[in-house]
Order: sequence, then structure tokens, then C-alpha cells
Amino acid sequence: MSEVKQIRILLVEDDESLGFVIKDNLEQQGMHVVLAMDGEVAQRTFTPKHFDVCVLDVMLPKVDGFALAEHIRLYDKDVPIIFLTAKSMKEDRIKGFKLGADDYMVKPFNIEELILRIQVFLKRTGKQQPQEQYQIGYYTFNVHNMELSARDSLKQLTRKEADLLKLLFDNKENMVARNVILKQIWGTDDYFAGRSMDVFISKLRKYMSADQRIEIVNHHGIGFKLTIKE
Amino acid sequence: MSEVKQIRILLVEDDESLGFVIKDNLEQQGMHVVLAMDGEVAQRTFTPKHFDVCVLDVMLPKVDGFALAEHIRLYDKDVPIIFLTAKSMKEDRIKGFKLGADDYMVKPFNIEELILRIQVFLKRTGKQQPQEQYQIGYYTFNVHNMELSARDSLKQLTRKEADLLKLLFDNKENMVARNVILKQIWGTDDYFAGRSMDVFISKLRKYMSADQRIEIVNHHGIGFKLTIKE
DNA sequence: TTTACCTTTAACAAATCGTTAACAAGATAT
DNA sequence: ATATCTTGTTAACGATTTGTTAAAGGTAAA
Repeated sequence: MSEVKQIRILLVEDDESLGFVIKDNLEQQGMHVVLAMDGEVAQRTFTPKHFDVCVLDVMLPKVDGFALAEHIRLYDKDVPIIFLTAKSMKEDRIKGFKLGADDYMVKPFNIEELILRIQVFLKRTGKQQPQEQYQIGYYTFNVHNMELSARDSLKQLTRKEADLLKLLFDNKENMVARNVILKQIWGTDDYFAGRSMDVFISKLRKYMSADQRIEIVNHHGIGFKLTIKE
Repeated sequence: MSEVKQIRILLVEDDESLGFVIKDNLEQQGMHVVLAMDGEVAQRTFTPKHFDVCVLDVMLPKVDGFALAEHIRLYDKDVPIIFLTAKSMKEDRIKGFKLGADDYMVKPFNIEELILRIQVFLKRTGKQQPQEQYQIGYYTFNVHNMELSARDSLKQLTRKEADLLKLLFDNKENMVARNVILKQIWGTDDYFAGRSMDVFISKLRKYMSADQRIEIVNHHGIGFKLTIKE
């Protein structure tokens, strides 16, 4: 089938917290994100043929988004550019499109929509997002499809099962505290959420019981740890 | 819609069964395929300006693929040539590329990838395929006409049915989230759009129910996945 | 306007998931 | 050692989601 490389995004955003929120979200999608906080740094960071999509704030210190886009276009006339702008002024929009902006989002925007638009470009340029596939013992865990497959079996996980397994795997060989799991996946860490979690741990153990090397161990009063022997 | 000429492919392959498999697949894409079983026949068959892409097996009886390429290049220095080669020998590749092979594939290869590479050439040379045709089990789905046809039947799909089927097929074997489908096709993801989508899913299932291998599976609260077994 | 066709809404059945309950088994502290 | 708290496991419940068919609503062509 087609090649699957990690998608690389250049994100230029001077608002630190927003920048990190976007970065986090895109990384959860399996993309690699380089975040630049001002236009000057971005200009130095940009390398032709390196990024698959650029996301630029319009208002930036030192070198603004439009100038940056011009710079990028000099070196790469194809890379999709998405502008982020605080106002919906038509002139901005037109100016942006003249410089070869391919899309444009008005703040505040929905991050899921940004992800969607990026994916549209990736598809258009024939690129594909890698699917996160974890190897757990002899199981393969496809995060996106929430499928846990072995040589002969395929178990469709539910959302919570998949979230929990991913969290444990992301911290494999390390203890994950009960309340960390609970807050992250259940949003609360009251008694019942805790019991619910225990039920899910039990389910995951059962699903993976065919591979003796995989263990979800409990530390009394602390939390759980996913270990894979050898 | 404007009239678009049918794409013509010259396929030279001495392995009869492989030849027919490739021919079938390309024809399902709406291309016209002339299959020659040896280099000599191919040489007589080739007419300048007639074919849009040539696909040549390297090892052929009588006149081999490289000699054939030389012959073709004499008369048409632009037509893209793709070599099929059983071995990945370096000398083979170098010899081929010098004679103007534009791409090559090592057997055994994925037919979908061959189709993809042909499409790259068609795009590059400004030619377009008259119509996208997808193979879904034993159905053929013509995106432009929105027709879903089997050996004996032909079902005219509506716009939404066709959009939905295309979206699912573009992500076949992968889960497509409900809200992704909804935003992309319905433009909104409110409750009623969701119910409407469920109705369309039900319709598509019914249309394709004759082929047991095709399944549109639901993952509770997540989305749908089109799978084609085998 | 009528007609034909497509999409949405409604209505009800069926399936699924997360939570809770209930009880057993471990672990820890007293 | 034993009382208390935590965890393991199974099953049942209830809420939500989905499957499906039919009716209603919309829209564009005749």
C-alpha cells in the first residue's frame, strides 16, 4: 500500500498557551509538530520540502504571518498554508489568499476543525497519516481503530478500554497512579469511578491473558503498571 | 460534464493469469487496456501517440522488455513506461531507467499501487481519468455517475448515498468517526443529522447485502468502518 | 400545480456500554 | 491475628446508541 511517514507540521503561534494546546492536540493525532513563537524563528526553522502543512498566526512579533508566508512561498510553492487570525476582516483574508494561503481560520476556533482541515490537505497532497500501532507482547493495538489483534483474533475495544490501554502503554513499565488514570479518563476520582476502573483493568487482563508475558500489576493503594517481560 | 477520452494502457505481460488480473483491474478503473503476451506482438501493436501509459514486463519471450522500451522510445519519447520486474537486480533497474523507464515495480506487487502510479503519470501528463471507479467486493462503484453495479444489477445512488459510500471506501478497513462523517457530509453533527446518517448506513448495507464479504460495522458511540473480507 | 424523488423526522426494536452491586480475595495496619 | 480497607471478578441494570421501516417534509422538474 502507500507509504506512511510521520506528518510534520510547522506551527507558528505567539500565544504560548494556545500554541501548546494546538501542539498537544496535533501530536495526539500522531503528527510531529514544530512550534515557533515568532516569525523570525519560524523563518529560520522553515526548510523546504520538510513540512507537510504550515499553520501560521497572522499577528506575530517581528515578522508577521503574511511576510512569513511570502518567505515560505519563495522556497516551497506547494506546501499548504493555513492562517489563524483573530478577526474576520475581508482584507486580511484576501491578502492571505493572494499569498497562497490555502485555508484560513478565525479565532477562537474549534481545534477539531483545524485537525479536519489539515487532514483535507494531507489527503489532497496524497499523504497519509500514520496509524498509531502499538506492539504489546504479541498483540497489536491500533489506537485509531481501537482494535487489539493477535495472530488469529481481533478484539474490538470500547472507548474506555482503548483509552485505558493506551494510557498504560504510554507509561509501560511505569506505575500510573489511580487518581491520574481516573482524572484523565473518567474526569473524576470518586469511589465509583475507581470501581469502574477496576472493572476495566480486569477486562484488559482477560483480553490479553493469552500472552503470559503481559501483566498489569497493581500496587496496593497506588495504581497500576503495564509490564511486558523479556 | 465534458466528454473525456478513455485512457489507453499498453500492457505487455507473458504470464497469462497475471496479465488478465491486471487488465481486469485497470478496466475496472475505466481504462482501456490492450494486453500483449510477448514483445514481438507488442512491438507490432504499439502505435505512437496512441497509448497514455505502457506497462512492460521485463522478461518476455522473443523481444524482452528493455528492447521493447527502446523500440517504443524511438517512436514516442514521452509516453510513460513502467517496468514490471521479477527480480530486484540493480543492473536491471539502471538499464531500464536509462532507456526512459519512468517507474518500475518489483513482483509480486500490489495492484492498487500500480493503479496509483499510473494515476500519477496521468496527472503529470495532464491527462485525467474519465471516471473514478472503485471495486467494492463484486460491486463496482462509479463515483461520477453515482452508480453501484454488480454483474447483473445497477443501482443509481443518490448524492448522499454516494458521498457516504465514497467516504467509507476512502477509509476502508478503518474506522471513520461519526462526527467526521457528519461534518464532512452533513455539515453539522447534531442529533438529527446523526439519525439521518444511520438511515443512510442502513440503505448502503441493504444495497450491498448480496456480497457477504462486504460489511459496514458500527462501533458503539464511535463510528463506522467498511470492511471487505479476503 | 402536480409529480417524482430525496432527505429528514418519527417510532419502536435491538444492541451495547459504562456503572453499580455483590461477594471473594488480598493487603495493610493495629 | 484480625479488623479494615483495597482490589479482582462476575453479573445485572439502566441509559444511550444504533438498526430499520415508514411517514412526513422539501425541492426541483414537468
